[in-house]
Amino acid sequence: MPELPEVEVVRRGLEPRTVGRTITALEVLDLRIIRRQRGGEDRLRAALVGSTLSAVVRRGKFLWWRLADADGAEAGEALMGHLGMSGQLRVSTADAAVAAPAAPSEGPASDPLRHRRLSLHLDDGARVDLIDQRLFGGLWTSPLVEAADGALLPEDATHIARDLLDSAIDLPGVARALRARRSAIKSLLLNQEIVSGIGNIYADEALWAARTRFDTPGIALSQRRALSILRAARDVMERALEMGGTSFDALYVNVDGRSGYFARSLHAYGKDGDPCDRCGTLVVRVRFMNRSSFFCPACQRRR
DNA sequence: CTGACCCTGAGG
DNA sequence: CCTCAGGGTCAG
Repeated sequence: MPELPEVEVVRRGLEPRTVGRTITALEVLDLRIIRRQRGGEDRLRAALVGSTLSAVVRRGKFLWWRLADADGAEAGEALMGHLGMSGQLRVSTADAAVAAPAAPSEGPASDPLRHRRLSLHLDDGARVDLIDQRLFGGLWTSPLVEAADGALLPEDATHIARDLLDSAIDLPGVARALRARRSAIKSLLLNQEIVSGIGNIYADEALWAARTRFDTPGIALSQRRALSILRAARDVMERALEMGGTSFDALYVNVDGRSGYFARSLHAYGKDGDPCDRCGTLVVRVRFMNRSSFFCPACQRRR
């Protein structure tokens, strides 16, 4: 569930169903999903079992729970999660968790539980499953520290810049940062150390909305245009969030396994060969940084 | 700051 | 067989 809106959909789903709950057990079905855990599975289990999830926080595409001990004292540590390209976090109720104790690698290919890699068991009987076909995602603990921007962040996320839904973001400052670089604007939008949360879909959508070509050098942008690109990115992600995110298939779903509706509102991503919704010219696809970029060759210009 | 790499699966 | 997929990280 990759980009910011999809991750925020997950965060909002996790909040009411996990915050205040205590972890009673940890199941690790594939060690690769915790490869970023220092100390390995034993250390992860020691940190989690008996701990309470006191908050669930997101920055960009990173998500974490704050951990507290049994008496509610903050542990100063976060349980970090990242969904990578194909990760899902799903919560099953007590009943469903008992009814569907699916083992990995069993069942039909259509069954997402085939790719269950890890589960947290909670004290109300619910189960949080990390499902991840490609294993680019992960779950691990990281100490909470005060970052350079003043926020309390897991150490492993201190390099991640504020995202566009963060009320404390300095938009003019980010715009200036974009204009200070020679790289193509799309690669700058995808750089999570400048502004976080934007991925391949919303970068293309933002650039379409701002009528700007993906390969415009950052240094060529006016402050006004840089700001308009950032506002376009924020607006498109806000609208996507309202619609539950972008889903092309069952791989991208909320904690209940349900898809969002934003795919039908896309103007650029995946639209090659379709007429541009603004000017009617056919949208094209090009290879850029080993990924696809979709844009309208007529109304998106290098500026 | 690009490019290879980490993985699995779908589709041509 | 090949290419493609919404991410992050690290080496050159």
